[in-house]
Formats: sequence, C-alpha cells, structure tokens
Amino acid sequence: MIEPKSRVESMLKKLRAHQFRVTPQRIAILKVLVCSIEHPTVERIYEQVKSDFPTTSLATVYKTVTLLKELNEVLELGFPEGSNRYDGNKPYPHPHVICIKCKKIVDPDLSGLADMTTELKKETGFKIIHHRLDFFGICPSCQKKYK
Amino acid sequence: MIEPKSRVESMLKKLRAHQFRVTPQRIAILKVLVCSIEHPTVERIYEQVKSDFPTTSLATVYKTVTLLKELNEVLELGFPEGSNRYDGNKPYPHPHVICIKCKKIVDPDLSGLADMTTELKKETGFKIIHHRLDFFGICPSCQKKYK
DNA sequence: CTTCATGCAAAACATTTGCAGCTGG
DNA sequence: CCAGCTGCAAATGTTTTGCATGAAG
Repeated sequence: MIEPKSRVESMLKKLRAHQFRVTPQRIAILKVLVCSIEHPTVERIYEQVKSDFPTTSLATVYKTVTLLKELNEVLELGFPEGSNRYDGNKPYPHPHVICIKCKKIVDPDLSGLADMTTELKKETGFKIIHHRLDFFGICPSCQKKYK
Repeated sequence: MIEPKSRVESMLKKLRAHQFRVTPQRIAILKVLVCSIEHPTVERIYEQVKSDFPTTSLATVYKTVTLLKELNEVLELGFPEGSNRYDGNKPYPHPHVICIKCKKIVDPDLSGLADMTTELKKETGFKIIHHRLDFFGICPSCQKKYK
C-alpha cells in the first residue's frame, strides 16, 4: 500500500517543479484522486471536491486532471462510451479488470507485458511508448445479482 | 490471408439468419469493411461507400456498423479522443499497435493472452468475456519524419 | 403489403474553450 | 503586481435518435 500522504506530496512537488500554482482547488482534487480506490470519473471527483469546497467548477476538475495526466501523475482510462476514469495511485500503464454491469474497475496482479514490447519492436519497427490492457467481464457480486 | 469474398458472405449469412434485411447500402458498407486493412473510421467508410452509392447517409453507416458489431462480425476499437475504428476481418479481440502521430493501426503477431484470463479468473473471481490490448508508439515512417 | 431500413435534422453527452475577474507567489 | 487559475457559459465533435418516406421480402 502506498502512503496517501507521499503521493499527494509528490504531486504537489511536481506542480511546483513546473511552476504551476498550488491552489486550494487543486489540492482538493488531488487528494480525492489519491484517496480513491475506485478509479473515479471527473464527475465523481467533482462531487467529492464540492462537498468541502462548494464553489469548485467542473471545468477546473477537467483542467486539473488533464494537467496531472500530462505530468504523469495520474493515469487516464478513456472510454468512448461513458466517462473516463482516473487513477492517481498508479500513474503508469497497468492492466485493469472492468465489470460490464456495475462498471467497477479493479487492478489485478499480472505480469509478463514488458517482454511483449521488445518482441513488438522487433516485429513492427514501432517505438513503443505505452500500452493499455483491459479485461471486460462480470464481477463476483454482479454474477450473483444477475443469475 | 482470409478470402474477402467469404467474409462478405459470412456477414450476409449472419444478417439473413437474424432476419435483418440485405440492402444495397449494407452490402456496400460491409464490402468496405472487409476490403479495408486500415481499420477505418465511420467517416472513412462513409466516404468510400458514397463514391459508388452517393445517397447513403452517415447515420446509416453508424447503424450498420453497430449492427454488425452486435452480430460479432466487426470488431470496434473505441477511442475517447477521436473517432472509433473498425475491423471487419478479424472480428474478435486481438492486440493492436497504434501510431500516436499518424493514427495508423496494425495487427502484430502476438500470443500469450489466453493463459492470462484463467489466471485472472482465479485471482479476481470475474467471469472474463473479452479484452482489449493496445500498444501506442511511433511507427517507422513517423520516426523518420519527426527525427 | 407489412415491416424494417434509410436519410435528414435535431438531440445527446462528455469534454474543451473563451473570457472576465480573482489570486497565488 | 501580474501571470496563471477559476468559474461560467458557449462551443465542439462524435454518435444516437425521432420521424416521415421508401424499399425488402
């Protein structure tokens, strides 16, 4: 388990290092990102931030999340159908398992992707920069529900 | 290499089997899908279909492509930023390598995903239905161009 | 002939943008 | 102070939808 505090600190440090400003809104957003295990949507982050910072706007959440993504402090999981989801705890590519019923997203322990990229480079000539691996299925609790 | 003719036939067969109608527009769209190696967007399919069938509408292309997806005769690659891409030749999950500059998509030869799903089932309890594996990078010709 | 498909335009929806005013450093 | 951030509303771009007309079976 990563210490939430240190992740928040590292994000703040990154902001300062690039001379972006540390505003109360940004602090609130990045706290939600780090404390969420659920891979929240922007809308969800917005709700949580508003509860103790009521004047925050949705646009600011979008802007902050995009900024953190560009600084590699957040992993964006884009979905064409429905909203994007964000992971502030493991801001690097890793596999996800997604429930197609309840939209829950979990991080499984899986290895064996790194060696594929060297194989790929040889075969395709591409310079590989990042990847995305999602498994879609039905989670245990939805399996019961819909049986 | 799959025979284009047989893929078109199998799509038509599937349509008839589910009592969907075989219209000239649908035939034209599915021919483009099968003859494209480029993983076309809906817009791209639309252009090509219009050239020999000028009255076709974009909405019809969307509807047809969605129908074929539901019949498992086309693989949809959704992208949140930009348009979705379609593969009528290999309508089942398989890895893709995507150029982030020119948006080219190629199918690499890669194996070793099937065994991951059994591992996943054990670890997460999910019933895995499908997956998606994309590698993002820069293709050989864009590597030259931007050097 | 009946039902389903087409084509047009309008709607939907998440995300981005423009801009006036505010504020962190 | 002043560049950069915020919040609002309007714009964007892709995909979907409603509905009248047309064509497949």
